[in-house]
Order: sequence, then C-alpha cells, then structure tokens
Amino acid sequence: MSKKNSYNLVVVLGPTASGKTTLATKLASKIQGEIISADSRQVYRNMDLGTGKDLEDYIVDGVQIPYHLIDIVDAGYKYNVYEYQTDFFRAFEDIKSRNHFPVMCGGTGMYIEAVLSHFKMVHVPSNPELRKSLEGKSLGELTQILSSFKTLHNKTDVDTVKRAVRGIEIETYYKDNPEIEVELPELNPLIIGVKIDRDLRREKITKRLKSRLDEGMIDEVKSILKSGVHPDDLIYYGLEYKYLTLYAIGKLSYQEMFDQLNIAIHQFAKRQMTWFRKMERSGFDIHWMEATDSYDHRINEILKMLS
RNA sequence: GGUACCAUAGCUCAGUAGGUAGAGCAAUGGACUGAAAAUCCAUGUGUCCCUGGUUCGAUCCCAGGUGGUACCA
Repeated sequence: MSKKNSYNLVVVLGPTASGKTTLATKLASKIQGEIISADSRQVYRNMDLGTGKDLEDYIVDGVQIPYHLIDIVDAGYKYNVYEYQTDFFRAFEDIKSRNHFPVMCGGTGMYIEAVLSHFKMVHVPSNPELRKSLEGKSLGELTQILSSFKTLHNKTDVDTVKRAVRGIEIETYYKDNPEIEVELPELNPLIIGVKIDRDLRREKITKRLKSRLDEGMIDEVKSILKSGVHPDDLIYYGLEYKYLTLYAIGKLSYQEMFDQLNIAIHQFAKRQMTWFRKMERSGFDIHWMEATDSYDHRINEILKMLS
C-alpha cells in the first residue's frame, strides 16, 4: 500500500438532505466501518425526527453498523465543539483498537474542521478569582473585555453574562498557558463530499419537511417541552426545534411555521455549502460525488481510492 | 352588463407635484476556534400591463384595450 493512500479515516460530508448518511453506512458495511457522526444536533437524545436521525439507515443488509456520538447527551444540554473534538478522538481510538475503519459523517462544518484541523482546544477549568473580578460588570463591559482577546464574529458569544464570562475565562486561560499542547492522533482523511443540484436539494428539503410533520415531529417537540426543557433553549437549537416550538407555544400559525421553517432549512443548506467551499479553499481535498449517482457506483469509486 | 378601485423586483407593496424607481421578505456571495441547525456581514434584481394621445420628455396626465378585486344589477 502506497503512503499516499494510507488513509486512516473517511469523511462523508454534504448539505442536509443530500443522502450522506446512507452513503456512509453502505460504505461502512463494505470496509468493517463504524460511523462517527458529525452532527451538532443528533448528539441529543429524544431529538429524533427534527434532527433526521434515521437510525434505520444504520442497518445495512440486516447488519447493524455501529455508530458514535449520536444520543449522547440530554435535550436542553449545551454541547459544544470542544466536547465534540474530545469525544471524536475517543471514538476514533476506540474504533481503531477494534481494527475497524472510522467513517465520519455529518454536515456540521465546524465540528468536522475542529477535528481535521486539530483546533487547539484544551480543558479550561473554572477560575473563581477571575469570575469574582468580573462580578457586577455589565454585558457591554464584558463584551469589551472579550473583544480585546479576539475578534467577535457573532453575538452568541456575548448573548448572556454567563456566556461572556465563560468566554473571557477560556481566553484568559489560553493566554496564561500558551505552552499547553494537545496531542492528537495524526489523521489522513479521504474526504468525500455529496454534491446535490440546488433545485433538487430544495425540492428534497421541502418534501422531507412535509413527511416529517406527518410522522409526528410536532408531538416530538411537544413532549420535549413537556419533559421540562425550556422553550428558549429549544428555540436556540434552531430550525425544526425553533419553528416548531414557536408554533407549539402559539407564536406562529401552522402555515407561517411551515413557510418560515422551509426557508430556514434552505438557507442552512446554503451556509453548509459555504463552509465546505471555504475548507476547499484552505487546502482540504474534497472529492465531490453527485447525489444522483447510484450508491453502488459511488461506493466503488471510494473503494478504489481507498485501495 | 353597470360603477368604483387596482396593475411597479421572484413575492407583498411604497413612490415619482412629468426628468426611466425603492423597502421588507426571498435569492446569491461571504465570515465563523467552547450553544454553530447558532450568530453576523455584503450584493443585485425591473419593457413601472398593452396601444395611442398631450409634452422637449410619460411609469406618473388623458383616451381606448386587457386582466384582477369589490359593490350594484
């Protein structure tokens, strides 16, 4: 086996509704693979229809394909990139130790890149002294302080006092401990991107939304709310959970919910593609494959690249 | 059939006291290192329904069409 082809990971990425899970599981069944999901919402238990878990896809020809990082935390929890990176490499080593082949599959660009680019992320303990010194400061002042550490690209970082303080805590820790290095396993990934024509993608998204609503997605949201998750937290998860919660609490009519959600999913798919294009520009070699080509054809192509 | 009102961007609509036009939404491109399905930035879009008239000049005024809505019959 040549050095160039000694891949130790396959990545299947693509926008929502491109059929990447099916491709990944079918591939996994051929190479003794196990799936490591790269989906920031499928980590949550009981959020099934709205995140498109499709767990039946993980049974190929009657055989269960093992999967990781799905259903690992409770709905309402705030999982994050740092935890993802840690969890990913744990699953990766675990799969390796069994002599199976890791197949990463998902559409959360930042999670994929945090892993492939070895984003520097270390465990940051809480800093009671710092917290004490920040006590009583306004959100505006905290925003000032955080922006002295890094460019703020979004408001999510300074949405609440709690998050702003944690952000400052993390940045302070990095600054005070520049020597800390994290040892992460070398990755030599074969990256497959599922490409889907824009119009077809929109058509599939709308169709899938309708069928999920028919399958009881509204009840799923209602029961999560009933279990005690605060509507605001569910709204923060975005897309299905945002618009269905707004509908469930009477802020949107059914038609408004449907139309706005449909548009929001289309916009999300576009943003995913923007991320993948940026990855390519920054040097990642993504092998794009047409979603309309047969699975057999595409899997043969991938197997050729792996051999 | 009669009367009134309307016809402008992909959609909903504003506007031009006559000098060829603009908001919101959508769309498109981009950013993104501890909630990322989040959050944020940028950018267009036009036979101003058709035909004629008045005018230096009409999307705007006038006449006639066509289509729509409402009311009356």
